[in-house]
Amino acid sequence: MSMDFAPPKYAQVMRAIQERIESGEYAPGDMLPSETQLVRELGVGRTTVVRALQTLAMQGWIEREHGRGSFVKGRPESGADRVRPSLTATEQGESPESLVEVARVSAPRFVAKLLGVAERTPVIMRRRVAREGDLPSAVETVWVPLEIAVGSDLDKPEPLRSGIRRHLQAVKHLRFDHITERVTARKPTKEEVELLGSSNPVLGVLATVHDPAGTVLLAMSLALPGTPHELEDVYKVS
Amino acid sequence: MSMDFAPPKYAQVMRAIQERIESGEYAPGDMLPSETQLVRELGVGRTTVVRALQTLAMQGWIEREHGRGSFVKGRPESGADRVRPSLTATEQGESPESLVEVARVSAPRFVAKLLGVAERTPVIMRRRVAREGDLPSAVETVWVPLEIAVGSDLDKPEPLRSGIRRHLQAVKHLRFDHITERVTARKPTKEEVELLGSSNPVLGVLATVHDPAGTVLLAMSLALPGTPHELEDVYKVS
DNA sequence: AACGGCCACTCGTCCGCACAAGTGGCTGAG
DNA sequence: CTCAGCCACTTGTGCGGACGAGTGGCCGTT
Repeated sequence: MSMDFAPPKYAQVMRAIQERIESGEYAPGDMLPSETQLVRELGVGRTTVVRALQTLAMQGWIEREHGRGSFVKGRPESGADRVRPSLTATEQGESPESLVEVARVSAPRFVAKLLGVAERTPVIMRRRVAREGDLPSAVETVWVPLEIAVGSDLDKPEPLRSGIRRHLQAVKHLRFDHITERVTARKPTKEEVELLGSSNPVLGVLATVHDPAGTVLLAMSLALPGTPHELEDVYKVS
Repeated sequence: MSMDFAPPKYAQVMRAIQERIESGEYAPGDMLPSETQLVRELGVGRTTVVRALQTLAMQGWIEREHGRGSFVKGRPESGADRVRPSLTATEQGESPESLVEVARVSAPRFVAKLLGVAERTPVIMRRRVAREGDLPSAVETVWVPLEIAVGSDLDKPEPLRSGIRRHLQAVKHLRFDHITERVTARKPTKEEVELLGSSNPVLGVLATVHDPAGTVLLAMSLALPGTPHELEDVYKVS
């Protein structure tokens, strides 16, 4: 009796309709079969069909009009296809070539502010250079409070192959919940000029990573060369 | 028989629970009354209670665990509190002081590319300076294809009091659907230096506005001084 | 031709019921 | 004391039926 796990029926109904939309069988603007037709065609109860259609409507696949029918809108746009440089920075693995510096330093003012600690509190700093092909594509500097770093390998000068996020998750069971980031345009610092090989303006990203309780786990400063780096975003207008 | 319109029951149930969460009666982490309890308490069917709870879960107010109960998470975060400079640019009204220039020009290469027309096609250009207090906070340049501008006031040198978006909606029934934008860091152009009164690096925003069919209605280039301007964003990490 | 009412069809909401499946505590056998 | 099994409770899913309300076409009256 190795009963395979079957997904719930309403999910099957959703998938069936999604596939017909993706395949073009139901084109945008088309009217879907009525609920009663779908009931007959798919051999399920109306409750099930309605729940599937309502969920699809909430996700933006279709539009439902009282008294007229349900109409295809198309695959919903994720709306969240924005590039998240600060997130990738914590997820990318480090390599001996990319890792520039690991040190215990006293927190500069803006870092202390981000971390919510007193100025000049000792913190761990890690700096690396991300590359795309041969060109340096970002200088990423991470500051970690000692309480967070203790017991992990963050304070060791060896590269973290699995990336900061996975490492903190594995070793200290810390979960990233959300990230706040601020983007500005600025001149690169001296170090960044050296590492990037250019003194053109950079996108400066300041970010803090929070756990589910809102505690700041670490702060980050990224320098992205204005070109070729571009942050792209697509969003709906009401 | 002036039957007032009553919202559907499941919405009333949702509101009741939301209010109890907002008021603190149900604190984050608390277990909600079970479905059967809510059925008795509110005098509705379980279908109704379940639909309300499922919707609340989808919106992030609560979390449901099979076999254990439903638990309060709190008011969901909008997650979309990102500043959208290109959107506000099309919605802000123009004034005689802010409007710098209106002209018919031949499209520069990058504009032609954004609009999807041949280089040097004639287009309408409008440029204005946004201010916050006394300080200029952005230089906004909009390019509009002639087909779009014809019949509207976009090609006239008078300020559009109601903003570009409302004007196009009212006069030509054009609907904005979505905007794509790319952010880079760059040096300001000569004109921008004059208008901004500073030659520090700027955030350069290139954006295109699309109608529901995907057609490009207009293109935009914004120059935001690196300081005090900052684009802020908060986002969930899976 | 114009209008109004009727009617078939659509989705919106709600109910009661049923059974499956996950959780956790109690209890009795060992 | 320990542990397996039972049981009460939870949510998950599904069905069929019922009524309300919006839409649009048909058709007869005017």
